[in-house]
Amino acid sequence: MAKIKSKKNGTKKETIVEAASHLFHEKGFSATSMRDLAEKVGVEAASLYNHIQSKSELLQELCFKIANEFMTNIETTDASDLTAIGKINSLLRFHINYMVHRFEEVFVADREWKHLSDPYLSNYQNQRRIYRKRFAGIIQEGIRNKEIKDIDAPTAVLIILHAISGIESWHRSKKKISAELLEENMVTILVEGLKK
Amino acid sequence: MAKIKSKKNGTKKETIVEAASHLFHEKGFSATSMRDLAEKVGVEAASLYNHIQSKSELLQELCFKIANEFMTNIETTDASDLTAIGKINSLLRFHINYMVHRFEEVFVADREWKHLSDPYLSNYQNQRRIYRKRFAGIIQEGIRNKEIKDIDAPTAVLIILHAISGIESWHRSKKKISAELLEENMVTILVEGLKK
DNA sequence: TTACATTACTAACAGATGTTAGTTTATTAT
DNA sequence: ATAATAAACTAACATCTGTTAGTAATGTAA
Repeated sequence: MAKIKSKKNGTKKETIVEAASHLFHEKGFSATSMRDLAEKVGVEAASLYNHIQSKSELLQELCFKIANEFMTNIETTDASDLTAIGKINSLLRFHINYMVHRFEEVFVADREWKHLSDPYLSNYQNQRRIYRKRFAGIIQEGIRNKEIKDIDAPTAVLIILHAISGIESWHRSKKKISAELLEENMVTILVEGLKK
Repeated sequence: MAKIKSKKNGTKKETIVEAASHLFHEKGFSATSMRDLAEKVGVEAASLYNHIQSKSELLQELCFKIANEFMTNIETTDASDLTAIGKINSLLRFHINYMVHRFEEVFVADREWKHLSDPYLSNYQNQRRIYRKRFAGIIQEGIRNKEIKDIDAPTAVLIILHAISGIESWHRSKKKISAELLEENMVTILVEGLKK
């Protein structure tokens, strides 16, 4: 009768979600069984249901936690008095840091959200759309100011966001450069690509 | 007793692989059942096994077909007498075109390969590593020639390849710009980001 | 028409899946 | 110590999974 060891500042549900993010990243949502998850947590599968309602709930929890943090960030960034390039620089670094340090959660939110079910699915898709639109708005602002090349803003957003998700490969690579160097390189390439 | 309608120039196996790539893209490999696939093809699940050996084989077929085409392309491109920037430009356009016109296959090869099983898995991972190395070599060449900024070449590869996979969002978006415009925008941003 | 190969069908398998019910054990509050 | 709450356990469910065996229908060549 091993009990779920929950870290000091965290409910048992959070412990389970954390283990889930690890497995969902490793094997994907669909290929992860509740028995896999239970084993990782050190408990029988049925016991999980004392803390959670369903497998879906775990994915929901994960996706919306991440989505909210990003949404909050873009709002405060956009409200700041930085230039457009400055805002983009800041957003970029936020994304990169997140991807470096809370890799698994971001990865899952980014890649496995398709397995959400309605109404969460459409809700989530909506949030993504709003986020990208806001991002594109900042780029458009930069184009108007002549800070940025005359490019299609949504395409630029698409490039930036997906480029960042490439940090996945960085994590997997054997000989990685440092996180700091990675950040500088990414910012250089992407920001210089936008600048006029 | 509906028969599998195979297009003129194609075996029935190819018809099945095509349907599979559609479903694997839509729901992912694990969440796609052989009964789903059978329904899409218009046949009973068991009948599929007159043409294929296993579900895994479908994914293998898909992944390696794509991998080979990309590998062939990078070899001929690298052997050409273009400048480094010219080579990168050409590779970029190849990737983009592929992603635009044979979207589902590339997407699956790119996102679902984790569900391959050994020895195919390690084989595939190896091919990817080789491809990225070759790509990085071209960038390194450009850095040596002073065509390209002094950046970390593997990081640049990572950015480029993942940025391209973002064309996924372009496909999903309601009001898309034209494929040609997309290509020009992507090349502009990414190549200018590299140039010295 | 007959013979043969191809490809579809139905039925079933063994095991995995998410989840529930009912019960026992552990922790907490009185 | 006792009662009450939380959380673990075992057992089982209905359904879905990839796949096989055996058989019937179809298309092709003689």
